[in-house]
Amino acid sequence: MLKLPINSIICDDCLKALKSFPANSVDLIVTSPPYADARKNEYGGIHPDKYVEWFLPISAELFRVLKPQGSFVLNIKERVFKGERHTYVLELIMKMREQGWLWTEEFIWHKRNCYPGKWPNRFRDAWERCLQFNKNKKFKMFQEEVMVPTGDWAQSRLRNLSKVDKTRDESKVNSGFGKNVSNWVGREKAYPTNVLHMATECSNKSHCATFPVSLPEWFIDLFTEADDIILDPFMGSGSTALAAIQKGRKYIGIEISQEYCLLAEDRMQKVTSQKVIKWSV
Amino acid sequence: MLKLPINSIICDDCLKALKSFPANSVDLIVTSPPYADARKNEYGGIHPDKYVEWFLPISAELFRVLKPQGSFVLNIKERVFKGERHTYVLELIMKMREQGWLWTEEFIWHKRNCYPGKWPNRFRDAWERCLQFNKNKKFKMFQEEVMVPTGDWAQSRLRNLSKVDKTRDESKVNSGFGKNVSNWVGREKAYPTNVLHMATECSNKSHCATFPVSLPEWFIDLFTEADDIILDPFMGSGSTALAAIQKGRKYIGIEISQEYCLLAEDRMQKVTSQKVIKWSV
DNA sequence: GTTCCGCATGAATCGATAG
DNA sequence: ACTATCGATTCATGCGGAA
Repeated sequence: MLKLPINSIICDDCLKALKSFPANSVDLIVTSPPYADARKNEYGGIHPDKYVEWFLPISAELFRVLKPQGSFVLNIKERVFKGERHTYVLELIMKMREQGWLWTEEFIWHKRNCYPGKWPNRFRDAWERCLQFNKNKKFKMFQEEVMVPTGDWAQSRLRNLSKVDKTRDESKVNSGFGKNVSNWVGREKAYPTNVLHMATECSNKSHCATFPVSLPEWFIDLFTEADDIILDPFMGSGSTALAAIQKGRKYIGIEISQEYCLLAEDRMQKVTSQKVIKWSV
Repeated sequence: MLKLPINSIICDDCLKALKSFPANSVDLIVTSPPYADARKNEYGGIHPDKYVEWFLPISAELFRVLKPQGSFVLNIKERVFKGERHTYVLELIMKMREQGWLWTEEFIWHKRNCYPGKWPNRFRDAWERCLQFNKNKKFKMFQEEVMVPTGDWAQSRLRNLSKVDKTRDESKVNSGFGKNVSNWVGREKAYPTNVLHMATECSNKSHCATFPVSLPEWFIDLFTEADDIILDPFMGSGSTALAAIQKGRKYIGIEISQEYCLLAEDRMQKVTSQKVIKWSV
């Protein structure tokens, strides 16, 4: 009775949708849930103090749905609340561990183009957490798939940049992502670190994904093989699904907002011929 | 009776030493305490499960000693324990808030040249937390002191560089965070973000300081004025003290290891003429 | 085909004002 | 007192049009 909606967008509440999925069935979960009190227009806007209790039932279902060797990558960042960083993300990690999740690693997504602004007591926030959770200590990982070029190319780049402010331009050198990867073919390669340098994609396009496609792409390369199934329970405009298809994987996207579902459908129809949207579980 | 040992290294247990300090007396605390189970030779090696209860009495004394408008910068990173990131840093943040600390911000120190190595299920760890705590929402902060050149400026400058400029700058690579460049910049400066790109220092073979001088320097510039007092309760080889003196501030260093005390004394004697070491409180 | 310039656009935060 | 809304502040990026 429980059947997995492969290569589909489900326009419905994610907790309800997840309960219709069979256990141990997806290989990777990559998602960026609505941050507390952010995107109030599209989503309800969860108060920071209520965030943990709102998310825990969902993470319990995700635990059930994930394959034993799969990974769950949670992109999240705590808001400033009354002058302090709120602790809901810290609490969430500890509560998820009580659900059985292993907190394997915390990757840093360094946002090279972060939101501008000036305040008397803080600087611009240029990073977000990408928390890696697992069900077992042994999980699927393909480190060679995300190796970054090094050697003479990087060194010559470093030399050229040395007269510029190092502190600002290291990121460009160290970045293993972006569009000139094709230039690196045939070069020597090294393993990356747990710091990812990526710019947000926000330009004059119709859709504005704050989640750049290169982010899910990187984790898809790292944690899955061809034809594996990738789930995004808060799909938004569909960046994870798009990354999955482009990488030769299968996707399942869940999104409660009809507007975002149509947007995601539009993006997906450009790369696939089959019908992708389902209006409910 | 309680008197502050200005410009001194106290070779003693830090909890004991701190109790001899008057309240509300230091302007900035920057420290990198021994990591759980790390540096076993120098320190006892605190078990991850015991870390929070070990640190809380110390953070309580630090709270007492810090001026109301001062800041506390805690450089820390959780180690991997049984395949997971341990949660003692998360717990520590929440327990310190119960002591009255405000968790104002979490800076990321991106270690450009992180420790090499390869593991089957994780990448090299290239970042650490620099947690900023305060006693009040209003605290001293001098944002202009750490401004960096704008990206546009750096890019146009990169294009217009002559060969003379290129060769001239290579000798300056080791200078502090954005400092050398600031001389060259016109006025095109921007405020930095909460991500700091700094290389670790490994100049001396006998001691490999994980804590580069540029890191405390940056926070000293940001949070203090001339003649302010900077405390490092886990001084190690004295990078914070050195940064303080070089920036025209006063320092107090506490370190329990005699070997490190002598090492720090040696570094400090090169920049000051007065006797710096005290063998107990 | 390049390079260059102008411009819109963000997972933001604070402080003041209003209910 | 406590919450809701609004204006001011700020900068990296990529697109389109121009030279």
